[in-house]
Amino acid sequence: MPRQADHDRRRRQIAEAVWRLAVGGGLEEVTLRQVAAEAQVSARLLQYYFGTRTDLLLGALKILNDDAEHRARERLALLGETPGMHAIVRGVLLELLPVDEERRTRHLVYAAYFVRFLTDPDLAGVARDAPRALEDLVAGLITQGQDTGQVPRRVDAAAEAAFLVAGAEGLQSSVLLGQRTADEAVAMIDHQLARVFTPTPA
Amino acid sequence: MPRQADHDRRRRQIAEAVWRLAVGGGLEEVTLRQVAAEAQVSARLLQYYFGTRTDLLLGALKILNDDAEHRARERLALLGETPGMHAIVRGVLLELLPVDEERRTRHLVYAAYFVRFLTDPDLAGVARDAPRALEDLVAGLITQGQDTGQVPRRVDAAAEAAFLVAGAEGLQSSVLLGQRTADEAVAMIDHQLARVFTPTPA
DNA sequence: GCTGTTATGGTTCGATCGAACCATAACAGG
DNA sequence: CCTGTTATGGTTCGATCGAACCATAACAGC
Repeated sequence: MPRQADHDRRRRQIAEAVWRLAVGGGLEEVTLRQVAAEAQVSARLLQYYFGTRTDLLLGALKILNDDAEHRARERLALLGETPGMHAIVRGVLLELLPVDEERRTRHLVYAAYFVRFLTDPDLAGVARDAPRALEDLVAGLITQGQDTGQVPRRVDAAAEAAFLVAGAEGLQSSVLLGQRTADEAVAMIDHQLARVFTPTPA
Repeated sequence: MPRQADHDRRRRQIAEAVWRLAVGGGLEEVTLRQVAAEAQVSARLLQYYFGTRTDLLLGALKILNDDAEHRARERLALLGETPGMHAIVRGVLLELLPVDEERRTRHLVYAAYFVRFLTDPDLAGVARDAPRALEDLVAGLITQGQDTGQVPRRVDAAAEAAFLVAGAEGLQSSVLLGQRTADEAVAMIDHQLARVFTPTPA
């Protein structure tokens, strides 16, 4: 049945198999044969759609990354018309937590790739910018919060933003490792946000 | 030259080779042959000292873990006779940051094992308790700080301790990924500690 | 000074890996 | 309807993997 193949769909189907295997046992388990079996296609198709194994690893990560951005925007849009800084910051930080199966898988896949990011420039290029961008975004929102009196002037917006993001990432690890539930992590984020977003007198 | 072999030394020599390879390319690179070459011993010796590859991975992690605890205690002892809560908490949190080559390697090795912790009970057993123990330790120190007037009564010791640990772990990731320097991360920890450890009036 | 255990090197085997190669049905465009 | 590209399955090859096996020097204890 050629010529009517949906390339994007096929690539996604294969990429998802890569994710599942990576989550289950690290990149070591992501072998061409295993991916083929998991995606229920022939090994030949992996070569056709992605090329070499290195390309497959890179391609599957790219799709994961594009997904992350796309879904995050969707969810943030769901916050309503004029969400308020507090709610937006909360939404951004929740993207970093494994609060549902989608985000759990995503962060676990990133974890499986982690050490590779340090040595493989191609992989690093895909996932490099996100964390810094998040910090800047949060910092901007906190600054806006200061201008509208929701955040005290005395807080250092950049420092607080960076530590909130770092805290969310640390909580992510602890949830993935089963040391606390996602709900507990969310509650801890809210606790910190309540500290930062304090209606200031004057 | 038998009978005068120092088993602990040999095992450490091999474990360090495992760490280097894991840091360089993940557990995928930790093959018996590569470890043998890196440690400059024959593959046969790996079997002799560790057994199967699974055992090797587990054994190398155990040694890493024991090292972590031992070295942390050493460094905390170096703080002096009566360090004060603030200094101890700072020391504990700095153990989580890649501030030197030793700790950088350690945390990268943990990162390489990460996804395995979720599915392999043996591996999980080795590294499971540490984070919770750290949180409790920090929480206790903050509570003591409250009793001695170094920390305001209004802070939630447990919540703040957990978030400090989470923040340190998030900063760890960002330093490993080269998004900021270890010094910057330390400065951010100090910024947060200054907020918590505020001499309280009355 | 034998003897048995300890520490080590080397080799081999079946399995699996990534990648290249071979084949061919199904459709598109002329 | 014919033809060439597209999408796919299957097979094969050399390399490498983990693990078992074979060998043996060096020392310890008697």
